[in-house]
Amino acid sequence: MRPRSRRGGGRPTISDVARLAGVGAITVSRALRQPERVSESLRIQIERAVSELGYVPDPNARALASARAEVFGVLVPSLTNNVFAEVVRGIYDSLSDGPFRVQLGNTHYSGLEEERLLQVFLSQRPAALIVSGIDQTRTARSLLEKADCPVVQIMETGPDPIDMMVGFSHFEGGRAATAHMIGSGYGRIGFLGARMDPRSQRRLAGYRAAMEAAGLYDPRLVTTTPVPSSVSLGRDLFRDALAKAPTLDAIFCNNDDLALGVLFECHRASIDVPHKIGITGFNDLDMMQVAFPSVTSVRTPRYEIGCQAVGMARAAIAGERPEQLVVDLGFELKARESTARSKR
Amino acid sequence: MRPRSRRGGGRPTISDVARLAGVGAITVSRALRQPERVSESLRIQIERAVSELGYVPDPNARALASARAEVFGVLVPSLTNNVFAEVVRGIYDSLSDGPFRVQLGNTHYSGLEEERLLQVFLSQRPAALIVSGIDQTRTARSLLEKADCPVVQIMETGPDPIDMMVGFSHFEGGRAATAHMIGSGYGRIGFLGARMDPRSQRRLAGYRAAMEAAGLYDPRLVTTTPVPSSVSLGRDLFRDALAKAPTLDAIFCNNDDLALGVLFECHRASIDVPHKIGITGFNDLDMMQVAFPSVTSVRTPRYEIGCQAVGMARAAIAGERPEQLVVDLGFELKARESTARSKR
DNA sequence: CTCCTATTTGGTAGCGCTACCATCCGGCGG
DNA sequence: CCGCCGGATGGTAGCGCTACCAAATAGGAG
Repeated sequence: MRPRSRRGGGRPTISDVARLAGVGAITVSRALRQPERVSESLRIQIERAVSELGYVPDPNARALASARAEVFGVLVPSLTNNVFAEVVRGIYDSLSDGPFRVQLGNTHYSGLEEERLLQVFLSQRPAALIVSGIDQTRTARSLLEKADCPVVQIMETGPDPIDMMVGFSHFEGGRAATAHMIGSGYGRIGFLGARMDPRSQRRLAGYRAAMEAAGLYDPRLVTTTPVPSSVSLGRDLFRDALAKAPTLDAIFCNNDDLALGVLFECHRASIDVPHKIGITGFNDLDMMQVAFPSVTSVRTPRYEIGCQAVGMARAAIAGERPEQLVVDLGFELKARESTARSKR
Repeated sequence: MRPRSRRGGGRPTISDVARLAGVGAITVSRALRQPERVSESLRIQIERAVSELGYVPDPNARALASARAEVFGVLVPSLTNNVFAEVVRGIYDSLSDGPFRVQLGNTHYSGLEEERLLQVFLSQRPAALIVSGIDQTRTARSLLEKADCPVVQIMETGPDPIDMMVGFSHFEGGRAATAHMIGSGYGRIGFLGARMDPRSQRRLAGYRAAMEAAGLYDPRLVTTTPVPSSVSLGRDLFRDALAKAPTLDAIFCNNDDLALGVLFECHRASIDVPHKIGITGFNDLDMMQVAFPSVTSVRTPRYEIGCQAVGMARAAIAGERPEQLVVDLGFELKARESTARSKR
């Protein structure tokens, strides 16, 4: 017969606050969510009651009653890959000043896993969904199209957004990196690719386009593997590439981890960088500019993508759908010592 | 007059399933949560109805009704630091086969932020809490002690667990690394530390203990900064250290990022590693064994800590509190070329 | 002064699920 | 044959909050 202690463990509820403040429960609810719709005197009274009781709203009850959870569902293919870690950090930082929570899902680069997680996330009626890439399975895409919340596809831009997009062109990034090396006087430029997810594929396509445009493309220059990327893999792939194409004079790496592996292997084998071999990475991690020689890389706006995605989703939630539904944040080629073949 | 479409957007509910299966709603609920308590015939009938309707339980309603959310609250000081990224990955992987979701909070190494997030997390009545470190503020500790769910402190072990602990001794890690370098013939061993969170402090204490035991301790050998760690910071701190103590013959770095920065700076300044300067890192990222020369480091069980923490919490939730409330997963010193002063 | 609108406040009825108990049934001992 | 027991099933009453509407009040036009 002590209904209070039966389930909730004695935490104060909105009615406790209402009683203490001498108002109706619904007014407390309003004062918390839309303070401007409540007179100042009541608002102050309610605020006092809230802090006196240490009241914290129950998000579950809120979600149930309003059929809408204050949750951003975020799907990324990896949690440890620095690129996605930065994106996620941007998302968390941008969301930290509001009521929204984050629900993070790791798809492990699997479309099926993405579908499964999407189902789970959707069951909570999230406020918004942020998904990685533009290559969702048919099922996933249909789930996202039917979701009655803003959806932001991140990392890439493309022609057919489900709703909104923030990213940059991996194809152009790959092309720019390759063109830079061609412009620096390299001719036998290899491509090293790990994982080979869709974004890696497009970087490879950009590489190929640049090589073909210069009449330099040769399939033997391309070395890829579905194995996840790592520094040690960079070393191994480089050895393979060199065995396959001994005349190699430069390497464009899918990402900076591989590039670092190549750099170390060059040190170990006393291969002169940049004169014997030029190296370009992708993403421009902090370490690339510190490396010796410093490594050319394509700086990608990872953190910014996370922030921008949140910004667009929040605008859409607030009913102010952004003018630009597809935002290309671009990239920046950072030319460094590792491709400075001709001494300036 | 269409209650279905009023709020829920038409998703099937447990009563829809019950109606289709010709049973009571509560039986469906039981069939989903404790299948063994329902006769097989009904169970099969219910399963069919569930898949026919595509029913997915609403976790918010569940949490509200049972006063318990199937959520693990996880607090880490950083999302991009590879160490915590690995821990988080272990947590997600270990949790992926059950009903539990993860709620991740980034404390940014701030005790106040940790308190705030704890409040938010607690408002959801999580199934378990995983927090980083053992240096919670008084308030945070008291919140955790009052939380009516299992609590696991991770990364470190210590004498006074709130509930459970999984980690290893950073003091011993620091001491082992330093002792290894002393044993390799280095005498003027510097310490480089960034961020200097409590775990870094304890690694430094381990370093100091080893140095003092060998009669080698000299405060001028220690260079620390509260600035967050990075490869470029490693380079900068190394320059400072060298300016302050030119006779330096080895460096123990707080973590591998710093060590990599030191290594690159040695390359750039043509300082011979390991003969002129020995280098030891901490954590043993993949790249350390690929580096040239390969870098000695202390391998820490990051992923395993995440898995073990989840395992212990799940056991506690199931009512089988582990025998060992404090688990020390240890570390492993990986001696490599960067400290191989005397050629073997 | 009345009527009407705009604004502030409150009551009621759920949101979808589960805790708690009641009920039912078959099988068993007396 | 009755009563009792244990396991399976169901009904009821919320969990804490908000959508929806009603009511009350204030303010302005006529």
